[in-house]
Amino acid sequence: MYEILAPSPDGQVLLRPLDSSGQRTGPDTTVVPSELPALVARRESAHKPRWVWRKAADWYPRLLATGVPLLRCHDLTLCGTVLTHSAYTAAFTSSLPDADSATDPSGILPPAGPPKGQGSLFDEGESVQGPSADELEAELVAQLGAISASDHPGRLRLLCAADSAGALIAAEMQAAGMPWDAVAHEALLADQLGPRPRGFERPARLEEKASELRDRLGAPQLNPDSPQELMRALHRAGIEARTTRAWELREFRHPAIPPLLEYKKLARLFAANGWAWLDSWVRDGRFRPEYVVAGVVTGRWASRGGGALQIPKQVRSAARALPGHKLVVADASQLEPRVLAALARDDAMAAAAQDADLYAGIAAAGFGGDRAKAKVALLGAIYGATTGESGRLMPQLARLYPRAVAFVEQAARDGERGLTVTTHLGRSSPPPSERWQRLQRSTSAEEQRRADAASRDRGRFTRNFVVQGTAAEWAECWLAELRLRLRRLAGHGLRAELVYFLHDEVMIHAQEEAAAACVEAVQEAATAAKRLLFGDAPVQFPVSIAVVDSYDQAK
DNA sequence: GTCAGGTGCGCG
DNA sequence: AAAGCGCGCACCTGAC
Repeated sequence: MYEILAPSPDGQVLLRPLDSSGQRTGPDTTVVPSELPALVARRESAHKPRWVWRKAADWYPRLLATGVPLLRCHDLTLCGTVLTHSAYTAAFTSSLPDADSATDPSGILPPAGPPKGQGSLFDEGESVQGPSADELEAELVAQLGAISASDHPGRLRLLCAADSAGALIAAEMQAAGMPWDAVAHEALLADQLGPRPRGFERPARLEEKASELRDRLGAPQLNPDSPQELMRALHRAGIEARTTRAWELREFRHPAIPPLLEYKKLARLFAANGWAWLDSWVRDGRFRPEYVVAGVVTGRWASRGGGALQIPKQVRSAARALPGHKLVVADASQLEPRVLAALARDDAMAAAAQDADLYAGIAAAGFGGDRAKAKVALLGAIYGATTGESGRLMPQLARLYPRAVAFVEQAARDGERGLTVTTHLGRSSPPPSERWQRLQRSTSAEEQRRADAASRDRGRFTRNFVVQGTAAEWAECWLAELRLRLRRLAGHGLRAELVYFLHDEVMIHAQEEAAAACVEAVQEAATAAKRLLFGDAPVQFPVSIAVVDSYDQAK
């Protein structure tokens, strides 16, 4: 059921079949790299092994480029990271070099940069380096043993499977790319910024706003991109702002404020998602960011290049389905509070969450129907708000849902004391830094004050970690279950591919005829994910789904 | 010239 | 320091 894929010393590639406990079940096979795709394709269609590799990036992008999608894998680096830190596994340490550093395996990966044409094939040199098959086999056996001996083998098995599926999906989504209409994007830029500037000057509309701003501040030399210059100019004009943030400037009534806010908005569009962004990141009608599975401490995905997880609403109209296709965009409604209800086994909160609108349900149960209050209170509990309206509402929330509130409070207390906390499936938070621990031992009054502040900061982090991290687990399982269903649809001639994933949101690019089936698949996957994590606990995870032509039409 | 750190703003 | 969590990226700034 397992099949190791590893470089062999002679520059060839070695395949080694193992059973479910990691025992060898047959002889090794060695092939030259150019014959690997055909061999892997044969093994895949024969018995769909779980491919074992150091990391998906070693093999999968190039297998995909030669048209060999795989069903499942065990990514030793991702699983090694989880198991090395998990509180469920007492004393496991991965022997792989980048598995015990919390996240970023940088230094090994090539530096971030625009996508390098679709992966060179195996026979063009650039062979995979790294641990041998023997070393990978030993690591696999150690990981499987650590899981079996852990406090929660089922949960850790699921987490490893989810991260591993994530590794496959990340590569598949990068290969597919999000359909991006560069012409529509350019039209939108021209509309808001003016024609594309030739050299390095500002676009016309941006320059207009800048000179209007200079006039109204009486600062003819001002560079509005310099916070220091801008701050001085604002003060000279009698605007006593403490920062140059847009939300703060909005409070002042002065003729310079409107052009300044417009300048900031347009400057952001120009710098972050302007013509340079299009040139760097959009090729052949696709936006192809690199996804980094579990790149965030909590287990959320990160991305490298192109700001893939921060596509502003402003430009989403350029993400367009091809003719004859639709975008199926789905997001999990109020995922984090629902996860909290399940984690804390707070049946009262789960009951309120039967409502498709969780905040409305909670408002009806205890906030006099005031949805805004219920939302602020709940988010405050998850994020650790202590002051303001949210802090004041906490006692009320604690009376309504003592179990849920006690659960996040416990996570906060643990963090403040320097303990680690752990998600439902077993991802543990990093231990406090050396610096943090030293600060806690300090004695002077001033240092004590700073130590208390650092302690509270860490409490807010661990409080949020358990909820955000478990939500990321639900979302990754949802994504993996969805992928399985889309593969099944493909078997019936309905083509649909995952093209985007953003924490609690997915996008499918589907043939029009497949859209309805995709909607059903998204629903079923959400139900399946809930069952995988929380069994038959009485908590609902509704998803809202839109079938649209462009991303801006969703929501 | 390069680099780290701060600021600001986009997303969930 | 927007009320609180998690990020990536562009740009400016001061240090080297």
